Amino acid sequence: MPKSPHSSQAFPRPFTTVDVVIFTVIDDQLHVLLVKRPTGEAEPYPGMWALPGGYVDIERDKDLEACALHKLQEKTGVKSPYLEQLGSWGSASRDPRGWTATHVYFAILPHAAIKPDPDSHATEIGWFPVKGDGIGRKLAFDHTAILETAITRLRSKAEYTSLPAYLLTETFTLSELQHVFAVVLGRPVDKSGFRTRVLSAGLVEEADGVKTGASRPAQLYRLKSPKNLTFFPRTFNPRKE
Amino acid sequence: MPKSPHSSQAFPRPFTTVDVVIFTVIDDQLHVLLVKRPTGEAEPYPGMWALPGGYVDIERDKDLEACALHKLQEKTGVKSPYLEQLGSWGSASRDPRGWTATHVYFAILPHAAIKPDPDSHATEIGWFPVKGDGIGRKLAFDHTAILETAITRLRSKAEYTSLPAYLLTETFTLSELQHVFAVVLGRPVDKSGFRTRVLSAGLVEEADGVKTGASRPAQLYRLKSPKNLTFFPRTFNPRKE
DNA sequence: TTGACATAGTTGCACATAACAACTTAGTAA
DNA sequence: TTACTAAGTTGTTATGTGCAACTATGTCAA
Repeated sequence: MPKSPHSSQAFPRPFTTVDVVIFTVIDDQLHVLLVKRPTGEAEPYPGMWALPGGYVDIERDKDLEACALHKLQEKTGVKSPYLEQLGSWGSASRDPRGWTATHVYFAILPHAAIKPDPDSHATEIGWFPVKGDGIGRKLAFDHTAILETAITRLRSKAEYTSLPAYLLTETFTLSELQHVFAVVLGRPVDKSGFRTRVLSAGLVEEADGVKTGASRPAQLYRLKSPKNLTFFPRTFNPRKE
Repeated sequence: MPKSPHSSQAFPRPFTTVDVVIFTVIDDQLHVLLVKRPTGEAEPYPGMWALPGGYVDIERDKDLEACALHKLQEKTGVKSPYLEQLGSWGSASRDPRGWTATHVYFAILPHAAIKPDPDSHATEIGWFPVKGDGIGRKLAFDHTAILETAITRLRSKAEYTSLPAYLLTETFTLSELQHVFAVVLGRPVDKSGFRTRVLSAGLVEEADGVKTGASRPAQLYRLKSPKNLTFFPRTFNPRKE
């Protein structure tokens, strides 16, 4: 916290920004949203893809999370996704314009919910499939490393929390839930074990109705506590490598 | 990241600070280091206890972690402790002097290693025992909440990583290791289970020598990879509550 | 109407590991 | 030499997961 004898205004401050890593599942694959950097003269990393974000507006944003939510809504139209702080990155070298610190959030949401704000199509946006620990492309600033951290965090939390459930709409079948876990984890998940763990962890409760298709109808479920993550007591790992 | 048409200097920036939550074990109890706020006229929260920290100095600090290390060394004299980013807190209201964002780190270190820098005794410092999820005292700024988050994170990581090992000096006995785990977790830890887990996780390796006392001498061990946390495959929980 | 198909959902066994408790070992000190 | 203390080991039990085979219940085409 601020030291005493300084007049707070006295010395130069870093720039403060917020970036958001936005994940969704499209066509059975994890995707992340990126925006194209402008190509102006004084712009750093012109034309490169970057995480959506920008300066904190101390007039508009009452706190960091509000700022992240604003940026998220701008790009996706979604107002209340799962949003969690990922960390912060700050250094003299990460932006050629000077010392900056960025506060990074990550959000995950169902693809069906996305409707980008038509007013804010100034910048080009794109969804990129996640392969391995990145997207196989160098991003602007230190965003390659930030994205890698986000992917690691997402995968890691999928091992022991209900996180991937936020990739689905309000009601879903257990098979759909199992499927998004498998997509995020990047490996198959055993049906029987998954069901018993999910049910005994109290992660979901039955919803009215079933989902019909070309086979046996499936019971619909919803998250029991949609506001918070639910934790599993143990992880599910394949027995042999 | 910075948006395009703005000249970066154009609009007002938040203050940027770094705070550090420093944990150690003294007398079989977890303690946290706090500093007393100055009592000047224009000072916020005069005389209250707060986490050590201060403004980022963009001349001196090449990045956020360097800034945190500097503040840590100032208060404890320790140069390379276990240091991890906890998160960031930023809002218009957390400091009466204006919009600030703080990047918070947490460090844990052996009590024996602490020798506060004699040059920087300007501010009064104190070690406070952690009881439950705090220290039973209201802190300056939003530091009460930040400390609570740090304690939760520390406890949580003690369930499945080698984190508490950094409370000990380089070599230690398995009983000492078990003891710091029990102190951090706030509950007894089974001896036999602890030993097999620690050894099979490859957390430690034998060091030369034994620790003698009034009973059977104990083998000394050291961390196998002191630079990184080691993860346990599972948690250790008591069977019945 | 019926039988093939597909996916939902269940059951049962094998195996690994953790919790618990009782035990043995190896030193000190009176 | 014996009591004491803490280190370190062993064995038993309970639990839960991985795996695989099985049953249930719908659609759809012949």
